[in-house]
Amino acid sequence: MIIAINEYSDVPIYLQIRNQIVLGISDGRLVPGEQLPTVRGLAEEMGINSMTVNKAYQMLKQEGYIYTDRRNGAKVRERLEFSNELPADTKEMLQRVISEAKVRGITKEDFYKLCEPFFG
Amino acid sequence: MIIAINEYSDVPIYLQIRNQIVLGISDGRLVPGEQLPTVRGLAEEMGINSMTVNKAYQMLKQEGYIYTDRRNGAKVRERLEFSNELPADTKEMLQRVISEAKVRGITKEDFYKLCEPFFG
DNA sequence: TTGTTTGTATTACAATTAATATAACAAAAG
DNA sequence: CTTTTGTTATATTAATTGTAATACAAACAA
Repeated sequence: MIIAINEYSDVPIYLQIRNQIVLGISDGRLVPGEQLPTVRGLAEEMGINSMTVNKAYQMLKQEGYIYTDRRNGAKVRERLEFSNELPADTKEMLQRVISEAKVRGITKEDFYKLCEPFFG
Repeated sequence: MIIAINEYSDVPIYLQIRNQIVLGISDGRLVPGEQLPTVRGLAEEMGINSMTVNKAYQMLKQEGYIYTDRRNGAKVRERLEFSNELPADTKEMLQRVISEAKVRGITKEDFYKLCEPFFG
C-alpha cells in the first residue's frame, strides 16, 4: 500500500502515517496478517526519520491495529477487537464536521450522499 | 451561549472556542447579528488570556463567521456566504471518521444513526 | 560463531506552536 | 478626558514535532 504524506498539511507526519494505515485497514487495502514495511524501510522510502515512523507504529500498536515482533517487523492484527462504539474524540470530530456542513446549508440527505463514497 | 473548554483536550484552546462558536451558529444557539462576548470579557470568564480569545475571533472573522467593530465588539454575520461544499480538510476529517467507524464494524446505516442527533 | 536486520530506547537538538504576560495604539461613545 | 472596544507588538515559557546519532536485544542466516 502506498503511503503518501502531505508535507504542507498541519497534521503531523506520524499521524498522517497512522491515519493512512487505519484507512488502508478499513477499506481492505491492508488485510489482517499483512506485513507492513519496516520502520527503517518506510522511513527511507518516504525520506523521513525512522523515529517518526516508529512513533506511528507505536501508536497503531497501542491502539490494537498492529503487532510487532523484533525479527518479523510489524503486521496487521488478525483480530481487531474493538467495541463497535466510536471513541469520544472521534464522535466530537463527527459533530464538528456536521456543524461545518450545516452552516454551509448542506442538508442531512446531501451529507449522507457525501459519505457514500467513503463507504464504497 | 456557554463556551466550555476542556483543558485536557489536545485541541488548542483557541480552536475549541472557534469550534464551539461555529457549532453554536450551526444549531441556532447563536443567531445572525447576535452580539458575542468581548475578547476581554470571555477571557476573564474562562480564566484564560485575552490573546487566546482574540486568536479565535481572528480566525472566525477570517473565515467569514463574524465581523468585528472597534467599539461594538464582535457579532455573528447576518449573511453567511459559503459555497455549499465542504472544505478539503473537513472532507478529509469525514473520511477519517468513517474509516474509524468501519474498522469497528459500524455499518453505513448505523453510522447514519450516529449522525442523526447532530442534525436534530 | 558472526553478521545482519528487526523493533526499541535514549539523548540531544532545532524549529514550531500554544498560551501567557504586558504594554501600547486607534476608534467610538459618554 | 475617560472608558471600553478590537488590535498590534514583543517577550517568555512550555510543549510538540521531527531529526540525528547511537546503542541494545532478539531473531535469523551463513
